[in-house]
Parts: sequence; structure tokens; C-alpha cells
Amino acid sequence: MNKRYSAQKMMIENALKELDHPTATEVYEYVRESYPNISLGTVYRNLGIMAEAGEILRIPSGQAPDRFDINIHEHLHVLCAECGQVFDAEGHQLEDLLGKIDKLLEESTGVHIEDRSMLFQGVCSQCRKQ
Amino acid sequence: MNKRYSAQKMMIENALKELDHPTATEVYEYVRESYPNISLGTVYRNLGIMAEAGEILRIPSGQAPDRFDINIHEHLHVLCAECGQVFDAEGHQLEDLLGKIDKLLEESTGVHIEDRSMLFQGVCSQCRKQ
DNA sequence: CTATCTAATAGTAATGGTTACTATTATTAT
DNA sequence: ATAATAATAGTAACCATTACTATTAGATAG
Repeated sequence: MNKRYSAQKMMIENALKELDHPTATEVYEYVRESYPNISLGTVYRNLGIMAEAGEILRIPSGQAPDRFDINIHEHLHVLCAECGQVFDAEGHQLEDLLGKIDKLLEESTGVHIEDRSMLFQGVCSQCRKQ
Repeated sequence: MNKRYSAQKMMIENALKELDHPTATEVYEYVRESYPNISLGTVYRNLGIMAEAGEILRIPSGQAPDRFDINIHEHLHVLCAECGQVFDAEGHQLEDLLGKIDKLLEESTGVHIEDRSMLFQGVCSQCRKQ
């Protein structure tokens, strides 16, 4: 299993660092500025591989296109329904609460929770002012 | 605004009662048994309208097709990754924990949480035996 | 009861995010 | 250098969902 490090993959990784929770298309547009003929398929393939390998996080957001995150530390995402901005949230209090929820769910359903996908939505303070 | 109750809509509602967290296609196939030329578009339209009106729940499940639920009482969904079965979970303990999470998120991000979409995944006890 | 109005439908086309496919390019090991 | 084969570019296909349009069929008024 021979892994090769392509320039494209490095540029995609870099885009993830520069952009804030970008979609695949946003990564594509960003990389295209310095590498005009990168393929959207290449972006998707690499993002998929990285997410699969646990190097990045995939944030499924319902109907809207998935977003990606270089921050693999366990944390929650809060989306502003107005401006679309994504906020991160973390902390031991949150982790405690999530752990308790897992436990309750395991007790009541018998399912061993292995994965959670959650997205919180609301209006950010910025947008509430208008 | 004149609302008309079509036979199709009633059949779709009935399908939701008979089936367990079905997808739009599953509703379609079910209704089609007794009403062969119902249109998939009709199913989607009615499910969308009902969900919008708060009469049913839409469960977005990432890549997989959305599922629908006649149970509009606030509750969580746990999906078995093996057999695909959907388990419901509810209770005041869960509601408490979720409320606390909302509060923490509002404090740290400034976003007024108005909507949560969460899906838990794991392996059910049935499947774990094999 | 009949005509009229228009909500809702059937059938089909279009959309949009994502994945699959294939010939070509380019990186690594020999 | 050369051979072997990842990875890519470009494009086609996929699939859930929505949009469109001519038609059907409940409700309401006369």
C-alpha cells in the first residue's frame, strides 16, 4: 500500500487550515486560485479519504453541502441560520453531558453508541442585532 | 386558503402510522400497494408540507435518505449501523441534559439555539449477538 | 344539481451534491 | 532511466429531492 503525497492533497490540507469549516466547493475554489486546473473530484476524493482516516472531520448539515474541519478534537458545531457562520464549542462540561446522554441511550435502547452526529442551529448575536 | 384532504394524503398519513420511521420511498412503496399510481412527487410534497406544519418529524440522516416520524413528541433517534433499525429515546433526564447543553452553547457561542438535529449511531444488542 | 374555481395530483424533467469511471500524468522503488 | 502503479483531470453517472405543467377532482356559489 504505497501512499503518495501529491501537491493537490497538500493544497487541500492548506485550504482547510485557511478556511473556516469550508464545503468541498469552497476548498475547490480556494485551491483553484493558485492551481487553476485542480478537479472538483480530486477535492472530494481527498476530503473523503482524510475524513475516513480520521485526519479531518466531516460535518453533515442536512440538506446543505457537507462541511469539513481540520480540528479533529471532539467538539460541537453551532450554525447561524442567518449568516451561515459555524461556531465551535467544547469543554469538559459538554463532554460530561454528552457522555451522560450516551449512557442513557445505551440503557434505554440497548445500542452501544459509537458515533454521534449533531448540529445545533440558531441565530448568532451579530445577526440578532439587525 | 382552502385546504383539501386528498385520498393520497390520508394514505400517506396511514403509511406513517404503519411503518417505522420510513423514508419517502418506503412510504411510496407502501401506499402503492393499495393505490398503484400514486406519484413519488406527491409523497415528497405531502411529507414536506406535514413536516413544515409540525405534524410529523423529518429525520435527516446524513448521506442516507431522510426518514419521517409521526411521533412529534420531542425525542432522540438511535440508529443501528448494522440492521438499520431506528430506536426512539425520551424522558425528562434526556430533556434536562439537552437543555443544559443548549445553555452551555448559548453561553460560549452567543447563538440562541432554536433547532437541534442529532442522530446517534451504534450497534444494537440483537446485532451484537452475531 | 351544475358550473366554476383552484388545490392537489401524476408524470416527468431538472437540480445539486457527491461518487464512479477512464485515460493520462507523475511519484516512488528498482 | 525504467517499470509499476498511485493519483489526477475531466467527465459521466447517481440518487435524493424539488420544480414544472397539464390534468383531475373537491369544494363552493348560483
